[in-house]
Amino acid sequence: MRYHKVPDETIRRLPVYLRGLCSFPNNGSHSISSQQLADILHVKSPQVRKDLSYFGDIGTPGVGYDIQKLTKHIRAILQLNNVHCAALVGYGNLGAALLKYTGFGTFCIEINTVFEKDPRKIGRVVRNIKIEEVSKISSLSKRGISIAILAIPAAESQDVTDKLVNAGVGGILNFTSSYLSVPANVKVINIDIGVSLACLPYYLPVGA
Amino acid sequence: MRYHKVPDETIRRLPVYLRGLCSFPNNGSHSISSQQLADILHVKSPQVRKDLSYFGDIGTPGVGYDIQKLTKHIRAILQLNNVHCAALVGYGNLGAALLKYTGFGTFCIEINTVFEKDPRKIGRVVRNIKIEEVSKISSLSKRGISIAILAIPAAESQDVTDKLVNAGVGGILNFTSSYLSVPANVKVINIDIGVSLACLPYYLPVGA
DNA sequence: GAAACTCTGTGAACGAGAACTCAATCACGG
DNA sequence: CCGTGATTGAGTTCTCGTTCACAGAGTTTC
Repeated sequence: MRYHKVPDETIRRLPVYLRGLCSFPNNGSHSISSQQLADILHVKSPQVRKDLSYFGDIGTPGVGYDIQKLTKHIRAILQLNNVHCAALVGYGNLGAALLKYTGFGTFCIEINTVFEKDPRKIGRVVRNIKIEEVSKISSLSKRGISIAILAIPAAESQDVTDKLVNAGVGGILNFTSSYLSVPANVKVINIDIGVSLACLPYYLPVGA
Repeated sequence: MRYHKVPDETIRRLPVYLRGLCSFPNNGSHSISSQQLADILHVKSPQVRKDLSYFGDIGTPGVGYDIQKLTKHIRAILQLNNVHCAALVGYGNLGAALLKYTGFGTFCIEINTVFEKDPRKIGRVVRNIKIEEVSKISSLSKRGISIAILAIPAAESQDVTDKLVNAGVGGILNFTSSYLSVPANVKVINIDIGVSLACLPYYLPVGA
C-alpha cells in the first residue's frame, strides 16, 4: 500500500492525529468531525480533511469520520499495525533516557536492542535487554530490525550509519548533530536539540 | 536589533551555520565562501547567501565571508553573545539527560536551574544545581532567566507553562507531546520524539 | 592600470504547502 | 419519499520559502 505523492508534512501530522483520536473522550458518539479533530490538535479543519483525503474516502459527508475506522486506517498508512522493533545505538545519557521513554508505546514501537561502544557497558542488562557491542550491528538484518535510533557522539555518526545501512536498516532517528549521508531508499529524521534550543534567544525581547 | 521579516527556517539554519564555522579547518585562510559553507552543511549556496543577506552586507564580493566576523555576526543575530541561563523543568529520564548534555555549550546556553515535582528529588544537588520545587518557578523573573526546557508528563504541561509565562519566560523548548497555549510574545519550539519515531515505519519498504 | 576572474547580494521565477470555498453526498425528520 | 442541515472532498487561491540568474563589487594578474 503506497500512495501517490503525500507531503512529508502530512505524514508528520498523522501520528498527531492518532494521539488525538486516542485521547478523544468516548462520549457515546462513534464519529468525529474534521472540525472537532482540528480543535483538539490546534490545526485548521481544511488541513485535516486534505491530509486524510490523500488516502481515499475515509469519512462520510454529513457525519464525519468513524473514530475506530479512522484510527485503524491511519495505523495502516503508517505501517503501525504490527509492532516494530527498533535498535538503540549509544547508551549514554540520552540513550538511557530514550530506552526508558514511554511515549513510543502508543505507536507500537519498541526498543529491543541496544548497542554501545564503551566496553564497560557492554554485557550489562537493562530492561531485559543485553547491551551489545557496536560490531554486532551487522546482525540486525537477521533479526528483522529495520529502525535505528542514533544517540552517539557526532564524530562516529557516519561510521555507525554506514554499518546500519549495510545491515538493512531503512529508517534512522538521528539525535546527532551531524548530517548523515545515506542512500535514497533510507529515511533519516533529524532531531537536533542544540539547534532548537539555540533558536530561542532570537525570539526573546531584546536585551532579555 | 530587530530585522525586517526573516523566515523561521532561516533562523533555524543559523545555529547550523555557526556550528559549521566552528568546525571549519583553520587552514590559514580568514574567509569562507558561500559555496564552501554550503558544502559543509549540505545545503545550496544561494540558500546560504540569501539567509545571510537578510541581515545586511556581511560578505565581500570576490572574497567571501570573513570567518571570525561572520561568527560574531550570527551570534549577535541570535543573541548568543552573552551566556543565557535556562531552567529545566522536570528531572526525569529525559531531564537528567538534558542536564548532562554537552551540546549546548557551543551556543552559550547553560542550564543552571532545575525544578521538579517529585518531593524525593527536591533538594538533591546535581552538577552544583539544587533541585527546587515547581512552585519556585515564580522566582525566575528575579533571577533573569527567560528560557525554559519542559521535560515533564503531558498532563501537567499547560499548568507549568502558565507558571513559566507568568514568571516572564519568553522561550520554551517543549519536549512534551501536548500543544502549549501561550501569549503571542512567547516562543515555543516543540520536539516530539514519539511523533518523529512514528513517522519512520511509513518510509520503510512495504512489509519490512 | 586595465582586463579577467571570483564571489556576493538581490530581484524574479518556481514550487510546495496551507487556507479558502463550494459543489456533491449522506443522515434524518416530517 | 422528499426537503433540510451537516460535513466531506477537491479545485482554486494565497502565502511562504527555495532556487535561479545576473548585475555589480572586489581582487588578482600581467
